[in-house]
This record gives sequence, C-alpha cells and structure tokens, in this order.
Amino acid sequence: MKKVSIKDVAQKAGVSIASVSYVLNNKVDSRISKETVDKVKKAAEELGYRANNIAKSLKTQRTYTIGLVVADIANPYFSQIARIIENESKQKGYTLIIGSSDENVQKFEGLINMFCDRQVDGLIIAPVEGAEDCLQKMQKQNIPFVFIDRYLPKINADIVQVNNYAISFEVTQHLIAGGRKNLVLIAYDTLLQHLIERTNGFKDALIQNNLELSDNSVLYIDKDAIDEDVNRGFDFLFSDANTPDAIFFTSNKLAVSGLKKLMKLNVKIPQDVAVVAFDETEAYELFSVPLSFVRQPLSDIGKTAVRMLHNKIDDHLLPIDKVVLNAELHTAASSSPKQA
Amino acid sequence: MKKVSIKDVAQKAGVSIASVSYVLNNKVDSRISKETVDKVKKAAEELGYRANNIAKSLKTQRTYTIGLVVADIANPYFSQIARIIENESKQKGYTLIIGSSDENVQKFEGLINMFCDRQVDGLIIAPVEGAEDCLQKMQKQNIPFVFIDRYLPKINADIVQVNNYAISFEVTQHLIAGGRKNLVLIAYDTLLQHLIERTNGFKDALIQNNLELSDNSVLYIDKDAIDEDVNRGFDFLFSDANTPDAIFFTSNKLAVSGLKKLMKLNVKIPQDVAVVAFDETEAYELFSVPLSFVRQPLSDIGKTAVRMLHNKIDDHLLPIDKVVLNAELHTAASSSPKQA
DNA sequence: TTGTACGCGTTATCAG
DNA sequence: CTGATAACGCGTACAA
Repeated sequence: MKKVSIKDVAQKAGVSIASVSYVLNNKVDSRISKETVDKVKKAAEELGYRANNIAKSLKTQRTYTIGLVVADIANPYFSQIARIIENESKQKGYTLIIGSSDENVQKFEGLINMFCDRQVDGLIIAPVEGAEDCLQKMQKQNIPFVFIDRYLPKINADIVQVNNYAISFEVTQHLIAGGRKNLVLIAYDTLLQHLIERTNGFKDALIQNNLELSDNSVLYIDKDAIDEDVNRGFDFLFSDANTPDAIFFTSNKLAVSGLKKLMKLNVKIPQDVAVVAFDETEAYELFSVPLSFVRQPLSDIGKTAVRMLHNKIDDHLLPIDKVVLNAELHTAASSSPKQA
Repeated sequence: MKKVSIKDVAQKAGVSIASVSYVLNNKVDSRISKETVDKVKKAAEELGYRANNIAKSLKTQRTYTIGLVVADIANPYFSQIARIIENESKQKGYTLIIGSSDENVQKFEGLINMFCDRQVDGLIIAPVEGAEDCLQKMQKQNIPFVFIDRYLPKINADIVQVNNYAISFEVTQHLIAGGRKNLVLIAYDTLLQHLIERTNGFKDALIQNNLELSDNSVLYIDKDAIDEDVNRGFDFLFSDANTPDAIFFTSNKLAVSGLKKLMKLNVKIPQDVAVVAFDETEAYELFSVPLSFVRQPLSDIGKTAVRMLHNKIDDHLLPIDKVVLNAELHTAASSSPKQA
C-alpha cells in the first residue's frame, strides 16, 4: 500500500508524466486533448493520486508554508491571533507552522533557523529582545517576514501593530477623568518598545494632567515571576497610607495575576480602585465586576499580517509597510468614576 | 544573495558533494580523512551552509513533521496541550503543524488531507464526529496517528485518554457526599464517546445513590450556541421550585458560560449551589469563589502522545496502544458541603 | 504531447 | 581505505 506517484498515473493512463502534470495542474491551455485529460483524470482518481508537495517544493522553490513565532501559544492573546492567522493562511493556500519563543533569544533563533531550514516562504514574527542579529541575517537572505504585536527599533521591517502609546494615554485620561488621582501602572520590566510605549502613554497622561509621577506610579514586573512580583508589589502599594485609586494593567497575564491579588486584598472595585486591563480574555468574564479593557483588533491584525506577508512573498521588492491599527477602550463598571 | 547548496560547499572545499554529505551527517565511519572533514566543515561554516530539508525529505521519505489536529487552537485546553506537544515534538526533532477542525468533518478532512499532502510523518488527532471514513483511509495508507482527548469507537487506534467515566463518577459522588441531592450536569449535545462517558459517570453515580435521574438532570448544550443554550437552560432550571443545588460542568467553555450566568442569577456558591468544572483554565482563578475542578494531566497527555507517535513512526508495526491517564478532582470552596 | 534536465540532498556502488 | 560517480526521490517546465 505504498504511495502512488505521478509515474503510476502516467503508466495507468498510458501517457507521459508531463501530460499528467499538465492536466492535474490545469495548465492545459488547449495544449492537451480532451481525451488525454479524461484518461489522466480517471487514472488519477482511480489510484487516489495526490501530488507530493515535497517534490513540488523542491522544484518550485516554494513550500506554501509560513512560520509563526509567538511568545507562547498557550497565552490566550497569541492563541487567538494564531487561530486567525491559521484561517487566513489556509485561505491563501499556506500551511502554518507555529513556534513559541518564551521570550528567549536562544529559543527564538532556534525557531527561526528551523523555519528557514524548512524553507518556509515567509514568517510572521513577534520578536524578542535581542533578536536583532538573527533578523538582520534573514533580511540579508531576503526571507520575507512581518512583525506583529511588537518590533525592534533597530530592525526596519514590515509590521502590524496597534496604537500602544495613544490607547494607553486614553486609558489613563479616562481614569483621571473619573476622578482618580493616584494611578498605578502595572508593566513588565522590559526593553520591548511596544510595552515601553504603553508606559510612556501612561506617564505622559499623568504629566499632562499635573499628577505626580513618582517611583511608585509604575510597578515593574519580571515576566518570569509575575505572581511573586505582583504579590510583593501590591502588598507594598496597599500597605502604604497613600494607596492607589486606579490600576492599569498592561497585559492580560498581569491583569489576571493582579486581579487575583486584589480579590485577596479585598479591594473594592471600582469604589476603592478603578481597574482597566489590556487585552481581552475569557478570564475577565468571570471577574466579579465587569472589567474595562483595551480590545486589540485581533482579527484585523491577523488578516493584515497574512496579507502583507503574502504580498511580500509574491514580490520581495515591495516597499516596507508599517501598519498601525487602533485598539479601543471598552469601558465597564470596573473603571466607573469615583464617588465623592 | 541566493541560498548556498551542498554543491557550493563541495566546490569551495574542493571535494565531491558526496563527501560533504558524509561529513555533515557524521556518517564518517572512518571513511573520510580528517583533512577532508576539516576542509568541508570550514567551507560549510564560511558559506553559512544549511541543508535543505525539502531535498533531504524527498530522498529519505521522512519530513520530521507531525500534524496536530485540535478542535480549536484558541481554546485554552487545546492551546495548552499544543504547547506541550510543541515542546515534546521539538525535543524529538519534529516540527509541528497545527490545524483547527471546529468540530467540523469537512474541515477535519481538509486538514488531514493537507497534512498528508505535506507528507507528515504522523499525526496527533482529536477526531470529530463522523470522521471514520477519513481515518480508515489513513489506516489503510499506513500513516501513523494517535488520538488524544477523544476517540471514535469504530476506529481501533492508538490513543491517550483520561478516565472520563470514573472521574465524573467521583465528582458526582463528591457532590452527593456534600449533601447535594438535586444535581445537574451541563453537557454537550454530542455523540463523542468521551463526553458520553462523562455523562454516564454522572448518571450512574446518581442511580447508585438512589437519587432521581430526571429529564432535567442533564442540560444538553449545542456547542455552536453555548451562551444561548446555557441562558435558556439556567433560566428554566432556576425558575422552577425545585432548583438545583449542585452543578457539574463537563468542559471549560461550558463552565465559563455557566458561571457567568450564575453570577447574573445571583446564585450563591456554594451555599445555594455547589459547582465543579471540568478542565482547568485561568478564567477560574478570577471567579469570586475558588473553584473545584477536574484537572487533566495535560503534560502527561502531550508527552505520552508524542512518545507513542514517535515510536509508531519508527516502527509502523507496533501493536496498538491505548493509554488511560488519571484526571483528578481538585476540590475547593465551590463544592463545599451543604450547610444544614 | 513527450522527453528530459533540473531542484538538492542521500547513499549504494565503483574507482583509485 | 578514501573519495568520486551516479542513481534516486517526485514533480515542473522547457525544448523538441
């Protein structure tokens, strides 16, 4: 029960393998007689022939495969994006390979190398800190890729991102407009530019509203010790006389961890503290208070990224394109105005 | 800046491509002189040579790729499993391709065909209802695959599953032991055997405890209209005089939807109703009451599946292996005993 | 319509 | 014993 190859079909149909190839790829262009077409189709059907993509790729130098590098496919943000990218890719005829970097340069490079060794036609990448060298190599090798979610300032590449600075500014403004004066941002301790922009949007909004920007205004969390850092940080924040009256989480994982802690601390939301979270996850739906959150246009991000990559694969000389999509603030009870 | 092939390396090193291949694959077996080895390695290094896996696969008939078919990669259960399988696969030298079936036979078959066309070495599959024909074809073609999560009774294949019946029985027993008498199971309206087993475990436990098993004991939900069905069903259950005092959700998505509804209905947990959910998701962590849940050994499932598939790929004649791993009940406040 | 070179490695076989 | 030659895997696409 071995696989049937084009040769078997040609033999059975009594024609050349070339004819079989033409017929099965609809490259008929009136070159081939209807009779031959029928014979070939019949033989292929009867044998259950399916072309070997490996052989095809070897010749055509295209695999119709794209690689997706995310931080962690188990993170809802990335699994949702991955799902959209999977659909879009399939629709455009590509197969998707997914890899998780864990924000680790070594793993990241390993994935990129693996993908390149497998001759992917292109990549969609959420790059990690320190991946510059690796990505520069890819640019030299002319392998198309598109950034999503984040970027590296030193790498000039196609990207689909959201208005991180502006939306953070807007969130902060919203909290301040609700009468909050002692805002705290929960952010990762990171060099990733898109996250820094979220922090900057927050800081600038504070400044613009003449609110004090102190060392305690931003709580920096180590991504590898979220719960620990959140616990310690919140214990500190809420032990002080000057407790926060608004908290803005800059990621879904920080929000989940922080909200758990707020539950334990018995903090009343929104009475004591207003809360806004970045990203959207089903976890928010089970929180006792309807949460205000920043909704990223995941579907648009995924579709745009695939479209851009697809175009780039078809024409490697396309100019670099940088797309900024708008995330939007979805307000709910958790960030209601402060009652006097 | 085109890719460097083995030919380039051979030329640069001044040896034949065969020698390059031998050296780079450590198939030296004392056949090749140290001098040649060094020349080849140096040339390969300098040119930055990386073998083309496509060409390699064409010859060796192995792609070192495995396909994973899940219902939906955006579902935390599957994205967590996928992450584990990704790691295990990589460690064993395989690349993972993931596809989502949406529980739809057509999509499922499309994925399987795509994977086979891409010559995957094997597959890990969460099969959907009605996929029998498709899977039988694969067995005839001798393409190795391993079921996870669920199975089709008509298909005799390798599988890694959990003790669905027993754990459901145990959960039910636990609720009854807590003084609950009016239990309701929230289940999918499905023919999938593993889910039916969960229902059967529940029913048998009721019977064994001489509790009434009525039409209202199981609320069947259409997977494509979870929120609607849950809303309607719960409205009905709680409008009745004889309201439930315990609810067992048979999946994470059912639990999230149901818990949202219980919040809206202002049902007190565990005072009015005890709750146990299947699966584990971060959403549970934000619920106001610590949730009792059934924890599946995801890591074991993933590792076992990859190991079994790997073995099967290496030896297609291995006997069929059916592994049952134990899920365990993790009890918390949501299913505390009823107070008198 | 068909013959066949080609894409890029692997490996059996052959020559030195 | 070392290393080169060439067949092979399976389609594609050009020349004939």
